Amino acid sequence: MAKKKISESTIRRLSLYYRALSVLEKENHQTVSSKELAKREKLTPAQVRKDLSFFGSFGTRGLGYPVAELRNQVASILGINRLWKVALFGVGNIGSALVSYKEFARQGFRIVKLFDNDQRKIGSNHKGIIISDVRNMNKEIAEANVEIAVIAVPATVAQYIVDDVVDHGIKAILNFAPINLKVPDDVYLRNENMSMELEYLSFAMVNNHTQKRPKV
Amino acid sequence: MAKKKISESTIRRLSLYYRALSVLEKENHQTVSSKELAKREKLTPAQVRKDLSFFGSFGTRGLGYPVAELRNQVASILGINRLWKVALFGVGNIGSALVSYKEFARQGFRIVKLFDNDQRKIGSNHKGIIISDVRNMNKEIAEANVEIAVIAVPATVAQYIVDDVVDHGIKAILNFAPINLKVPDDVYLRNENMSMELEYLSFAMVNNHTQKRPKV
DNA sequence: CTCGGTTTGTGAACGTTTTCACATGTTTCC
DNA sequence: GGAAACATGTGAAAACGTTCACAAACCGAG
Repeated sequence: MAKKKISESTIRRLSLYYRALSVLEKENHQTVSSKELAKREKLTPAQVRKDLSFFGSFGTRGLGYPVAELRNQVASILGINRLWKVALFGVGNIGSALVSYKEFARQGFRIVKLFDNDQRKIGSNHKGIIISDVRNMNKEIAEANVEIAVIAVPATVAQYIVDDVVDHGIKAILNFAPINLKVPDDVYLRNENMSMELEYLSFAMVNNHTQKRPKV
Repeated sequence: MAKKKISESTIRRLSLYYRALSVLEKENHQTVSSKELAKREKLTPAQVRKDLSFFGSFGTRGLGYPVAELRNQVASILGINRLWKVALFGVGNIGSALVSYKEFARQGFRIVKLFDNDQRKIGSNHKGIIISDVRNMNKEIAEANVEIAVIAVPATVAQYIVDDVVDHGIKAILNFAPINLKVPDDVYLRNENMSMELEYLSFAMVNNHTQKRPKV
């Protein structure tokens, strides 16, 4: 594989393109220009073209990009043209919300396992999934072919859970706990820090921060 | 005001510093070096020093930074050394989770109003807050002195809600709907796109993407 | 089949952010 | 009180990401 260096920003923008293309397809557009695509996600046309050009030539000069086809291409680049099995740890406030979060399913992420350590929850059925005892993650993760773990447990126990999850061979983790988790180099870890954006708003307001286009 | 140009990344890292400093303070550390602070949030010491230097000289050579004091300074820079009143729109899966999300409260964001358009929810008490009819936002927002709106309604109606919210004078919006909202230039808008990070993981896995330190 | 209008793909220029490297200052220890 | 260790603050250099600008390619009309 070519292993060119793709920037994080580009990948994040690919998510936006994918979203916009899904809408365009639903709206029955056959083609779309970089200009229109840019407008829909508050980016610049040059940016759109440059991003896509890292992965190939998908457009036609004078015409634009074929919507349906480009959408498939982007899905394939992002790796979401398939099903990813996800295990969710911590069926609390955030965790329960994520189980029903339609957007995940729509993009091929299927939550197939729920884990908790609360005896009152274990064994009960939450939106069609039986909550398992986190201590049984060993065989259950393997049985279900889980590849991604979503961590929605309290910050105080997140590291322990992650250590276990890593021990059981999971290589991709999405963390909602407000803590910096340690994982080996070969494990992909992303953090979802919901207060960070609120803090950004707060900063902007108290500083009259003249905002550029948000960096995606 | 000096109006120096502070980058978005720097502000996002300030959130991380704040978090780390809170932990350090709880652990009774008097001072902390840029090295230690960097280690705790997977950054580099130079980055930490540079970021802080944009706002002043908070450290002592040979010693490091005074934990408690720096934490206050950072809070003050971020504008979270005060209470922000927040209204939440959409008491669905995500919305309900956010009401109980401790981290918001801990950083000075208090959800004081809940709005929905579902007659079955309106009037009911959700974690101590009565859910209001979204059509009454006019007087309720003003009465409660709300300054920040959190949007957790379905993507299909998000733009309508936001238009109203903006009409009623709100200048800061945190959006959880997976859609690109249009707001006037003087309104701060940030998006929380939870599937984006999952897509990043997916991309990384299918591409064996050699990951740098995630960009905050 | 040519012309005018479009729009891509992409090196090169530009701007921004990160990292480096070191002078400066503080503390600790003998 | 001097030396060694430590750690900040910051210009300058390097790396990185974005925008520019234009040649190349395609479309549709006449």
